[in-house]
Amino acid sequence: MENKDVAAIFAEIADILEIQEGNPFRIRSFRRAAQIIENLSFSVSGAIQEDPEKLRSISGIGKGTLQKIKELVETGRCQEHEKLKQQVPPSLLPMLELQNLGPKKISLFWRELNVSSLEELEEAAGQQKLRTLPGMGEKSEAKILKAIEDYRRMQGRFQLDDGIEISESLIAYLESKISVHRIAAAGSVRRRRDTVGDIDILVTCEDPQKAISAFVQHPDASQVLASGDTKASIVLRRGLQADLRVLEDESFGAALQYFTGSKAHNVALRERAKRMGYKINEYGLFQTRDGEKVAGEEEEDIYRLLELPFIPPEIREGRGEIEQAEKRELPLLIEGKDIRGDLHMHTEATDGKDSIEEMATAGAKAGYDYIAITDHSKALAMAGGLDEEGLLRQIAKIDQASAENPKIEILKGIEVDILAEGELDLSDEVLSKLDVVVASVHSRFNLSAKEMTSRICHALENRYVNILGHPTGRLLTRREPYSVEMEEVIEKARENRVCLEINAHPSRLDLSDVHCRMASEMGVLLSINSDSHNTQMLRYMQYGIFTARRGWLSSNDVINTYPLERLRKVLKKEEYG
DNA sequence: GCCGTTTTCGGCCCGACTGTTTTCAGTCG
Repeated sequence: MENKDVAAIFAEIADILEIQEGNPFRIRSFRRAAQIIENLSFSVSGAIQEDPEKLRSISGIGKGTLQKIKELVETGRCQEHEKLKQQVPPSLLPMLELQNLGPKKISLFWRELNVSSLEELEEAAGQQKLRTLPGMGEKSEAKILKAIEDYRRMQGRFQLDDGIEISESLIAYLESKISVHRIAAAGSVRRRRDTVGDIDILVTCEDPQKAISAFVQHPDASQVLASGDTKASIVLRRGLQADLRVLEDESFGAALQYFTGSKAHNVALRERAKRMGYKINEYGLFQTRDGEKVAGEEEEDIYRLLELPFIPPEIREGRGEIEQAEKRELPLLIEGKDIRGDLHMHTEATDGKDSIEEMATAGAKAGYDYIAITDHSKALAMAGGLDEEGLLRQIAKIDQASAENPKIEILKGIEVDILAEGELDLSDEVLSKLDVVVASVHSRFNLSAKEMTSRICHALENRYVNILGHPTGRLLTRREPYSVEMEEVIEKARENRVCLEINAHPSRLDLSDVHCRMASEMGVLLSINSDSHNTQMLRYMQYGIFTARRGWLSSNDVINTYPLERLRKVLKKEEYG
C-alpha cells in the first residue's frame, strides 16, 4: 500500500466525520495525518515493518494514527474506516467538493430531505425544496445549482506554467488600471507547486475600491464570486478562480507570508509564534501581551523576529522546514544559474522539430556547457523511433555537429524504451557507443505496482542506463502516474548508479517534489531535463528547478550542475554522489 | 486524535464574505 492510498483513507475518514459533525479537532487530526503521510519522504509500509518509531516520532502522528496505519499496511483495510462507510452513504462525499457547500448543509439536506447524492441534490434544488430549510433561501438554492454546474465543467487544477502566466497577466492588467504601490502573486503559484487551484493576487494602492472594481470588471471574468471592501473573487473564462486582496502598505509583507501558505506551514509558524509570545495574522506580527505590532511591512521581518532564517516559498509545505530552519539546517536550494547543461532533448530525427545544430545553438544561448541529444528508440513507432542503424547514423551526425560547434559539447544519447518485461528496445552493443542513455516507459501503463516495479528495476540493471526518464509517467491534470513502488525503484537506482529524471516539462514535473526528497535522502542523484522537442522548449528547465527546490535539492544532488568532466565520470559510473 | 519549559486535561489559527438573520452560522482560504 502506497503512501497516497493510506493518506486517501485518512482524508475520507475526516470527510465522513465532518458530515457526521464529529469533533472538529479530531477531524483536523485525521486531515493532518493524511497530509503528513502524503508528504513523507519514505514509505509508511516500509517504516511499519522496520521502524514504527520513525513514524511515531513525527508530530501529528500519535498512537491512534500509528495503529491505523499498521492495520492498513498489514490488512489493506481499517476497521474504523469500514465502520464509518456503513454509516454515511459514500455518494454524499463528492458534495464536499461543491463551492460554498460544506458538511453542515450536506448533513442537513441528508437528514431533512434524504438527499444522498449530487443528482438528488440537483433535483431537490430544482424542485425548490432546499429553500424550505432553516438558514436556506432562494439565493442559496441558486448558488447550489450553479456550484453543481461548475463542478461538472471545471477540471479542478491547472498546470503551473498556466498559473504563472495568468497571474502575471492579472498583475499587468491591474498595473494598467490603477495606481499600484506593491503587487505580487501569492499562494501555490508563489510556492511553485506543480499544479495550482487558484490565483491569489495581493496589492497595495491609492484607492482600494478602485482596485476591487477594476478586478471584478476584468474582461476575462466570467463570474464574480465575491466583492467586498478588501477582497474580491472572480472566475476566469478558462475556469480558474482568481482572488484579490487589497491591503495597507504596512501589512504587505504579513499578507504575502499569510497568503503564500501553505496552510500547514502557516499553522506551524503560528504555533511557533504563539510559543514565543506573538500572534500572526495577515496584518502583521503582534506581541501577545500588549498587542503591539512589531512586523508587517516586509515578509523577511516576520521570519527574523521568529528567530528563523528566510524560508524559500517553495518549501513552505509543513514538511519539517520550520524545525530544520530553526536548527539552521535547511539545504542551500538549487538555482537556475547552477545548471550547466540539458541531458534530454529530441530532434527532427524522431518527433522533435529542430536539427541537432539548432538545438546546440539554443543550448549555447542558454549558457550551457553541454547538451545531450536523446531521440526516441524504435518501439515508439508513432514518434519515428530509431533502430540500431538509425542510431548509428544519428551518432555520426552528432559527432559532425559537435566538431562544427566548439562552443558547446554535444553528448550522444538516446531515450530508449523500456519494453514490457523491462528489457531495453536497443542492443547493448549500440548503447555502449553512447555518452548518455535515458530509459523510459512509454507503453503498458496499466500493470500492477508489483509488475511495473519489477519491469523498471530490471531495466535499471542494464549497465548502460544512466537516467530513468519521467519515472512515474504522470501527465498533470490528465493522466495519473502509473502504480510503482518508488522506494524500491530508488533503491535499485542507487545500487546501479542510475540517476532519476526530473522531467521539466510543465505537464510532467516527474519525479514529483516528494519523491525528489525521498531520492536525495536515499543518496540517489537526479538530472533535471527539459525533454525539449524544439528550441523553444529549453526554457522549461525553470519548472524542473522549481520542482527540485520543492524537493529540497541542492546543486550537488543534480548531475547537470556538474562540470563536464565530473558529469562524464558519473555517466561512466566511476563516480556517484 | 494530538500534544505538553504554564498543562496527562483541556486546549487545539484566524479573519473576510455571504445570505440569512436581526446578531449569526456556514464556508473559505
